[in-house]
Amino acid sequence: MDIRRQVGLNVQRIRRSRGWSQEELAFESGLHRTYISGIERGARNPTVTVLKELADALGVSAASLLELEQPIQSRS
Amino acid sequence: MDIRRQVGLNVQRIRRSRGWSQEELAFESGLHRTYISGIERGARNPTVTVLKELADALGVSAASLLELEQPIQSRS
DNA sequence: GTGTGACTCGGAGTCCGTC
DNA sequence: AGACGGACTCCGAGTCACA
Repeated sequence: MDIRRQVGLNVQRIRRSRGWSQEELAFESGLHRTYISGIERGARNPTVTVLKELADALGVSAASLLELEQPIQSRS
Repeated sequence: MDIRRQVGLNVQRIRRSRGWSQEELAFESGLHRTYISGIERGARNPTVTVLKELADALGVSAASLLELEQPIQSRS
């Protein structure tokens, strides 16, 4: 699993659990809407400071955005 | 606490627990010696892919490099 | 509401060195 | 062994128009 993809999945999952659109997360984090889109798709390679800004906006720790919490991986 | 400083402290702590020099970690991770130095000092702003490379070399999860865990090693 | 290509520009990342 | 600086290349940060 590419780490960028993992970050994207985590951001998207937590954002949706907040009931936010990408535009709302962009506003809360101070980042650009299309940049959020790129991160969620795993197309961008964010720095740790960007990770922190996203984590703060989402109300989670920066570390949690890197965690691989898909416990069920019966197949590749 | 600046997130870059936090990453630096974590990398340095885990590297030393392995008994490695910065040059050894640089070799193991495939990154440059001076870049490792900059990261440990909190002067650099690494990307998530770099974080993953460091984590793999150190044998820990990428998330653990972002965590704010000072386990209070009371100098056994 | 989101995906995508393309753009500028500053910083990520490397390599040389000195202390 | 490690901090730190200068100079370099190239990619990430940040943005836009458009689909």
